[in-house]
Amino acid sequence: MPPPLPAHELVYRQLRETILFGELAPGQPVTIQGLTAMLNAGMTPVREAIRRLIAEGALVSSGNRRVSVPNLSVGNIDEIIYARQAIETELVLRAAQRGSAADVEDLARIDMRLDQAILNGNLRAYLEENYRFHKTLYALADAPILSSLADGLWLRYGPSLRVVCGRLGTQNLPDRHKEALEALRARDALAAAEAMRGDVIQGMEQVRQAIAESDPLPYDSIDTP
Amino acid sequence: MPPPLPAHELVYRQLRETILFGELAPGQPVTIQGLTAMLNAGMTPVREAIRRLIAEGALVSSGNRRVSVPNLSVGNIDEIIYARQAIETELVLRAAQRGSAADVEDLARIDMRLDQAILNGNLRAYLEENYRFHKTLYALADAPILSSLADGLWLRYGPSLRVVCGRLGTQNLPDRHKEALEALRARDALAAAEAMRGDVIQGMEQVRQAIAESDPLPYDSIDTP
DNA sequence: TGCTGCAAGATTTGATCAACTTTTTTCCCA
DNA sequence: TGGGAAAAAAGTTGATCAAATCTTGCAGCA
Repeated sequence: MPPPLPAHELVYRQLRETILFGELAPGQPVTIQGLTAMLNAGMTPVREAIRRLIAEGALVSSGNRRVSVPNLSVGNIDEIIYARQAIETELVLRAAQRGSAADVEDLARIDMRLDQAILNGNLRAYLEENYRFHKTLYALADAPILSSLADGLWLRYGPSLRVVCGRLGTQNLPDRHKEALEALRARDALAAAEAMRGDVIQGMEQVRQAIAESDPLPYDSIDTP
Repeated sequence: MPPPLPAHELVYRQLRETILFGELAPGQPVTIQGLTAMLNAGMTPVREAIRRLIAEGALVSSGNRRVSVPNLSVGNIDEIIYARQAIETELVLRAAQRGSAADVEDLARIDMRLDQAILNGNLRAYLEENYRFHKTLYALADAPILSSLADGLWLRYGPSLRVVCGRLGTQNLPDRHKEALEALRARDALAAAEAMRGDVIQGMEQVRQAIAESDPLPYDSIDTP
């Protein structure tokens, strides 16, 4: 039997997924007692999971002792666009140099499931497969620190991404995965990196626009570091 | 009276500083019970602080339930060089566009204290003022997410930096702060950004070299994300 | 008489602690 | 050297304390 994971780890993973795929809306409060009931766990593991997610920027602590899902401002999105664009292109560059043909076909399979989710209008599946596509690609880069940075950013904009997709519908979310896959097959690292830069910017620009429209001055955006 | 900080926050800050300024060497184990005794705090606050620092990459959990200060590999350093160079130049660019003349003089004062620490051969003061210089500069950028990324990276290489400085002596650690300050005074954002890019790369290159010499294949480098 | 605002109490939630359980490591003895 | 017991450390629980929010009721005023 594989070693059983500690409760705090399980709680963390569940809560993380819940946030990542937008099960919790931006601005929504997160309480310890609420989670102990929802996941029927003790409060110590729940506390630790929440602290961990606060440290990763997935949750914010609102001064008094309230914790909630952050409402990103347009400025926050601009920061994320810059950081993703810088980090993820580097990850793709490395992945392209190291990944095997079999790895690329794994990616292609994930992208097929992604297209299927779009056709079915299955938002949750779309978000999951899109995340898996990027995550798998970055795992090939063999760069744990850069990968964890990219992962942390995903956690920050996940809830907003869900809101945007929910509004626009999965049909209207173009990506440049096919282009990246072609470049990977041709072992053209630079082209793959540029395709993903485009993918990242294109996707985030939609989030940016949706936030700019909906809420010019969000009430609890992140401000103090 | 200012609102008293919760114990877990105090423990976190103390432990963070301890790691940041290399009071704990890379590879050194960190135990809950050890910290409860050292900081005479309860174990719940200590546990939370440790989890938080693990989430930030300042500590690593070694599968079983050991926690220690990470031993960075040369590859890890390369990742950090790339990320710092990308993120911190952007922060300086923004800081240069927003900072006032008074802000620049604050920075100059910190840099003077830094020079003083070098002359005195005071390693701890050197590390603190160097950190304060960068941190103050980035605070001017008004970019909470990018700042937190830069801060998190600092936490990762802090222990290694201490080792390098201890080996080389503070005298032999050139920086390009003066050049950056001149550019800031001239309100030349691009020049300031390039000066700091040089500063970052120069500093990290020394860390990289020291690690390459001392330990070609460190035993507990970070590998799984 | 009815409505507004404030304040005290009730309730919910977070923070901490100490005891208990489980897991891992150490070390002793065959 | 290897197995197992003892010790140490991590993980978990539930209780207790403290703080913040919500509710309720009363007084004052129109």
